[in-house]
Amino acid sequence: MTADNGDAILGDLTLAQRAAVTHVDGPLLVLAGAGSGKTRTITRRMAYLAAQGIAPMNILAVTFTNKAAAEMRHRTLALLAGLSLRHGGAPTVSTFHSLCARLLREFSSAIGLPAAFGILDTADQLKLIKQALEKIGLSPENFAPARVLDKISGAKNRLQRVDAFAAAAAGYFDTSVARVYRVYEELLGASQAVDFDDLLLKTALLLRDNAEVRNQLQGRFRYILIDEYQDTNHAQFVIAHMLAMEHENICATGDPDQSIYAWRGANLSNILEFEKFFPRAKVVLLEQNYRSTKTILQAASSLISHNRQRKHKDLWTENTIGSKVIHICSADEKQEAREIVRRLRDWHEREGISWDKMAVFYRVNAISRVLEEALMEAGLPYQIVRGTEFYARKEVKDVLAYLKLLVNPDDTLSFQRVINVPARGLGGTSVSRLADYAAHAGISLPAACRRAEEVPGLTKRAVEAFQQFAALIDSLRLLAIPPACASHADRLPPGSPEADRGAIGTNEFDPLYDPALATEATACTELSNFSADADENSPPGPASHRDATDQSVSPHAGEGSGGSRRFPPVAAIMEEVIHRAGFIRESKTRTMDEESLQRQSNIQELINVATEYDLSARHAQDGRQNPSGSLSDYLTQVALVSDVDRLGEKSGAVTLMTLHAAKGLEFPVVAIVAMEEGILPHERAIGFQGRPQDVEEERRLCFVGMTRAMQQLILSHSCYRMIMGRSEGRVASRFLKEIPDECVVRIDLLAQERLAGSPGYRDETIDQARPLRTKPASYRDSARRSIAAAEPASAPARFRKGSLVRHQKFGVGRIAELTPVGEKTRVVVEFQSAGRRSLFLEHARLEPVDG
DNA sequence: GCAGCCTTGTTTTTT
DNA sequence: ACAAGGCTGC
Repeated sequence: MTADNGDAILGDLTLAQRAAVTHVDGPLLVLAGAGSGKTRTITRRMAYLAAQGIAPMNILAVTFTNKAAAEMRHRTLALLAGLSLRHGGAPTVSTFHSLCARLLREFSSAIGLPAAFGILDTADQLKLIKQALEKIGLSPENFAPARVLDKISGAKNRLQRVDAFAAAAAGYFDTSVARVYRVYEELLGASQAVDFDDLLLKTALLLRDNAEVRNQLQGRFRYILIDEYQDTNHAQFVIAHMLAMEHENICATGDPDQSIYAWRGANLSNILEFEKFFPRAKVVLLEQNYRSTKTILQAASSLISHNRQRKHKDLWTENTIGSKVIHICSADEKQEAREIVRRLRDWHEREGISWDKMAVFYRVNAISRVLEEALMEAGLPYQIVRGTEFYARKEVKDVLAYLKLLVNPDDTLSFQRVINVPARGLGGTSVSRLADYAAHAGISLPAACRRAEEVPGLTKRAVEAFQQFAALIDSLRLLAIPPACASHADRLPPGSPEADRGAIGTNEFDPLYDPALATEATACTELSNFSADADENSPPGPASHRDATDQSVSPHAGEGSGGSRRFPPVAAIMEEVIHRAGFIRESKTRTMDEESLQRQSNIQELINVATEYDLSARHAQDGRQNPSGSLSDYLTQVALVSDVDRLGEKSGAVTLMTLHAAKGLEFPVVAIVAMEEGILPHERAIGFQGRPQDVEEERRLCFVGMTRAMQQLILSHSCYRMIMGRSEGRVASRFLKEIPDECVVRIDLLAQERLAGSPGYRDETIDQARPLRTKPASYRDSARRSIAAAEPASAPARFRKGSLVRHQKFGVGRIAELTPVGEKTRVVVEFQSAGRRSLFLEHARLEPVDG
């Protein structure tokens, strides 16, 4: 390494960071506190390894989200380019799930998996569970599909397959789950599909049980970095260990205080006991925080110190003290949202802080609605991180189901989804007749569809409709996957008419990675014809894919570096599907209501995203990293997008997301709302079955949220909140009490309203956050005030179970329950007209009614 | 077979 | 409050 390179890589690093970066061989554990420059350390380390002469293509980095992977890849490549280290390929930077999907396609033949396997999302999984329950005659009432799925998912995370699970199952519920598990696996197999957990499980078992594959991959990935190690589950642990066991060049980075995924199988001992598994491990602690002000850091540190199951860690920073954490207490969720919005706007206007530097976090998605409404009302730009919701839209899933059916002819789930979408007169009766026939003949549902004329009991119309559908799919498939272009990833299964022409025999290697196969570009000429057709009939936006289409016959196409385009553009296929299947006709019906417009724009957006995919495949620099351009790869990518992946960085909008989604991000201004018992910490952690470690995870979640903030942090809670349509009295989160008073300025909007006598009262804290020594209007004070008319001292006596009371809004009712909650009293009132309400005696301003 | 109504559940968190 | 799925009547 030259001195220059050394400077560029190490120059501005701290000693601890430098120690992590320059540790080349042998296991390394980097315990990186929040905001301690972890990503920077990792990217520098990759550059450093390259500077030591290690080929980048022998480096594997695994992150938690695709977005993090993309960013890390980008930063690393930029570093390597700056150091003229771009030879030796690029490192593989990926999420566990994407990596596994890729490896499973590459080694599919080794484990008897069809190369074109589909990946189920959670909704699909639940459908399959329901089908399995029905098949064995268990009612979904007694066996909540979500709970069953949870069990199965947990088993898979522990690498427990059906037989092992069944053997270990004790009790009626678990033995029943075992039966469901078995049928569920059969259904998956019949659909040539895997679920999320299978990606990890099958890869882990492949690596564990197949020495040849393991050796090959150990040779390929000689240096391994795994980020967010505290959130890895057992399957991921096994994958990491199998890959690393020969060279032991494994670098795990993470922070036990930020472990927030135990509920989905993450195993904290993976990181806590790293040194047990790798006794030679070097451990580096990164404790200096570069992100947050002293105040924010102190608040967060105090909070997390309340966890008992914890290795002590001292975060410190050289940053300024900054302003106090603001704690807002408001009357209800509407006031809370308005107040947050008001403050955000204020910072924007006074300090010129751009919208995309602000974020609002919440524990559960349901909270986002009221915030959205307030932001919309105020006219502020915002983006909500709920990316999967787009792919969960009906119309989007419908179009994708067609595409899946093209790639995977046995995809029963997709077939069931679209057989009557758009409507072609094939309802439940006809489909179940088809299903009976399929079961009897031992073939898949789509396969049976081809032979509709043999199915007993079908009407002539139904037979024709099935046949037409089969013909439609076949012809679309021919366009989407021209036989001459068929690589194994998109290849048809044996038996279909096209398969024999284009197939290449069994494959030990994925041709996607094989430059020799990447030279067939010109074979796809029929595609250009096809695209020209599509253009003529195309609805708005026909230009979108023309560019990409040209690429298929351009001279660059066959250049063999893996960036070649051997496949028809996905966007073009999609447009053809939309057209030929009749989605267009459906939306052309005159009734242009809001909903159908929205659906149209969603479909357009889907096409746009596909176009981006086509372009990125075209610009691919490395065949192992980038999408190959195949439809199959596209569907894989779509199946594995996460919420945060769709987050726009320079969006110019306030970002709304869950606390879980916030991991790994940072914003100058952060607000965490709904900090109430039952929400944060969540009811599931403190309620009936909650365990102490669950509360600790909630506390870590809160800690993660707080440490995202760089300059300003707002925490808020409301005294009432609409929950599932009912207004409920709320108690401030215990976490608020775990933050030292001197870090916080409290703003009690209820007290202010009463003190100022007008709702428009404006407090000065908005620009001079100052600590309040005394609690400003404690709950008891405000309680007194609110029921002042009714003798403060003996007030509760006037409200007993059974007394009649009057409420300003709800009218007259009778008290059904009285329970003390902290300093307050919760009262449940059965109102004559407004129904049953839960209120706080101290806030509800109830008046006694005589008689 | 399908449209519209009514019931029901839904709220953790996500790859 | 809201969505999705089930049921009833055409």
